[in-house]
Amino acid sequence: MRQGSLCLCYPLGRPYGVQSHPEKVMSGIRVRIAPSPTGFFHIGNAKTAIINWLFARKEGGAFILRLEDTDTERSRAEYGEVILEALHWLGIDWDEGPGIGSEPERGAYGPYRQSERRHLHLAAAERLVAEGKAYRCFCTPEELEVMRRDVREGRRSGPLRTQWRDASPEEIAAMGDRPCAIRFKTPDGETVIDDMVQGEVRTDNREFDDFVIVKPNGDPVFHLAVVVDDGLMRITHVLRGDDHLTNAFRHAMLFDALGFDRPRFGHLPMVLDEHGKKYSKRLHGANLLDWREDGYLPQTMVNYLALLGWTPEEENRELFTPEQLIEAFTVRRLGASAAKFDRKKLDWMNGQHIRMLAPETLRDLLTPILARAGFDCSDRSPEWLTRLATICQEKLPTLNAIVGLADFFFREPDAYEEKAVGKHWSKPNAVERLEAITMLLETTEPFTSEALHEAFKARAEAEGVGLGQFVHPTRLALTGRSVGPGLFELAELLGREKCLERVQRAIAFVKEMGGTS
RNA sequence: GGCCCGUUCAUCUAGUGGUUAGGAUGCAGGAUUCUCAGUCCUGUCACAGGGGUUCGACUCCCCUACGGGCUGCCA
Repeated sequence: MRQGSLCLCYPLGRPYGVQSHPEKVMSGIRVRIAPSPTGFFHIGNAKTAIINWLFARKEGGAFILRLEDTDTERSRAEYGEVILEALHWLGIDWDEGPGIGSEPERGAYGPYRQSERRHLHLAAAERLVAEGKAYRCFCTPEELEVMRRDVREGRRSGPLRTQWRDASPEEIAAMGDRPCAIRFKTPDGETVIDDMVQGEVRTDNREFDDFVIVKPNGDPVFHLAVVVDDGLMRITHVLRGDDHLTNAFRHAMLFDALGFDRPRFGHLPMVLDEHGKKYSKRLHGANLLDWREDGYLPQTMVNYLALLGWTPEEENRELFTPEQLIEAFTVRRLGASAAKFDRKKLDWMNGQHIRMLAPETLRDLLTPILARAGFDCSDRSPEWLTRLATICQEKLPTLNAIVGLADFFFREPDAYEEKAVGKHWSKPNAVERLEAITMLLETTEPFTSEALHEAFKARAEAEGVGLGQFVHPTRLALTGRSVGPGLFELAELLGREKCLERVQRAIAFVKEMGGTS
């Protein structure tokens, strides 16, 4: 019998295998995420992963990754890699999990791919049958359909209990090896769950059918597989989406029947899209990595998603690095109501996180984005690029916004913003002013933002006008726009020669404009 | 249909019987004698509805409405 191997093979308490974070894993708390590799890592999976990870790291527990790849229809090997990539990007590390590519599997409770645990699931089912807690059911799909219709149409009430529930061994034997499902024999009574998020929830077991745990084709069903896996992996806390709340009753019954200690459950509200609907897989942003694509920082996503359903003990604070989140995390502050994803707030938060970056880090993130937009940075010095990052840092809601903010460093302005032209270049003295600006740009030594600032200020004072009278026309000439990084910083970075060229072009433009109007 | 969960400003939320219902994002206005998509300041905006319980309900109970989930030989 494999019974012994089922629930008694691991010593209670600490695992004996190699941990990747032995120093962090010491509380006995073991949590997991169990995503299905079905294409991409959903934003909701990300939230669940983050909460579990924060909990494990805060409590000194183990964070486990298990791939639920049993749906052979939809699962593909390479999709597993996608999940890992998403987790890596977020900066979420795990202590036990499947090996991907050449990487070996790690952890003492493997395998960590559900498809490789089939024998464990089936053994558990057999044990339940042997103990009279589950039964073979030879009903045909047609028979089941009739029973369901009868319930629906009121000819029959109560949960599904098939005729095979109490069949004698002889009757079963008489069926030979005809295909049959294994159904769980739902016990009488009531199941109560003390949910970490939802509080106490209870249901009469009569609400539950004798659900299938092994399909006639021999495949274990999800409910059985999760319970067996969570049980054998000694998972202590199951934090997952609240779409599983009702399933938790089934799982609790199964944990009990198999003789496992039940984990604490915590059902987290789901992430809704901006319209309050379930976040459809087809929607842009449903894939966590869409956000990387759009120029969001992983630490922003961790911060934002963590706060979508959790609030810190310390009120009125919402900017956190991942490390700070770990430090601040407490289960009792998990909320129970669903939250809409707010892109605007995410933008703000991303801007805040971008500001926290070291200039060199920001530079390294920005350079490939500029390159992808067709702005070759290979001939710019690292110092120059760092400076670029610095002067743009506080203006960027997303990394990608650099393209629209700094394009003029890489190409001549091909048009001037119309409104700004009207405002700054249409006065009679426009050309005169641009010529004065030319002079300033030619003579200022050294050509630095500080010196330029001084020179411009002195000139404006001498003429008795505001600095803006000089700054705005210059900005328009140099960048083609009315908004952007600080003018003197930008001018320094652009270099004297380029600045002069562009002001000359502006003068020509203004003269032309005057001539034709 | 049955069962389960949820419902405080537009959005994320704080609030566990007595609060001017607080913060953040957004939005609006002002400021910033260099722009704003940045920064600072000010303002705007909420307890889903109805019954109870109570001296007193956002807070407790019931009902209704709305949203979500489960009800599969999907996970």
